Amino acid sequence: MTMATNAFELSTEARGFLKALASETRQQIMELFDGGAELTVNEVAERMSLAQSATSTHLATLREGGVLTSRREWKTVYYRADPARIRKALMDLKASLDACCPPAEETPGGGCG
Amino acid sequence: MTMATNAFELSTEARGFLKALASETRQQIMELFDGGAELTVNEVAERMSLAQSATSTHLATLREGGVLTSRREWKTVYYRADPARIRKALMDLKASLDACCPPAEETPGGGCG
DNA sequence: GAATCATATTGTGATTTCTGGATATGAGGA
DNA sequence: TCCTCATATCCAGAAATCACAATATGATTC
Repeated sequence: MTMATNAFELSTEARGFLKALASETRQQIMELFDGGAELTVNEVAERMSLAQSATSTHLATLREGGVLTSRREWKTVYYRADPARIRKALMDLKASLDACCPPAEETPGGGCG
Repeated sequence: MTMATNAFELSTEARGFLKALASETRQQIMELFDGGAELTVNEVAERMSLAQSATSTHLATLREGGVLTSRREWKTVYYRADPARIRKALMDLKASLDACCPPAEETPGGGCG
């Protein structure tokens, strides 16, 4: 439980999250998971016109980054978004950025953006 | 004013933001701007032990990504964090991710977590 | 115009990431 | 055991990124 210092210092989770979503290809992959859709590796590969190996790697990166989660059913792996970890990564990111650059004194609207 | 669809589709700002912060070097650079510090290119280069050209490029990427802003005073350019644009990028990101994977039905705590 | 200062831009080699083909893994079925 | 299916991993070439040196830019001063 590393306490957040007042310095801009990203958590490991936030770093993986950023790395995962920094790729344009992976951003497009995320569009496929819109609305909580659950997709297999082959389905993603087909819709993205990507090789199975590249798709598997990208999905692994997204999973490691906390954006996707997966469940195995027989030989098939189903990927879907991981809202809880996404929210955590976003909050980590926001906390780090707030340390670095507080939102202009006290905004009248409160801290909810 | 492009209305956000219900699909995961990142705004140009959010993409630049992700790209800017995805680099470990740029993450370390951001630590220097902690607490609203204002730094010149040479100061950043010196503290990061980076060449002036590399530093200039990184700062430009951070500026284009909406993380830093700059003000020119004579020949010197001062960089500092840009809280308003950072908040906007974070909100864009959160909005896109919420579209893709809503926070588990209706969380009792409300949408602010 | 020449010189100077801080920064931006241009090139080039080095490191990293991306992609597809081939192969490996793991769980069944014949 | 051999085969199939879906996915993961390994490998090599292509593409992008990074970092440095060198040069260009822009504003000022002599």
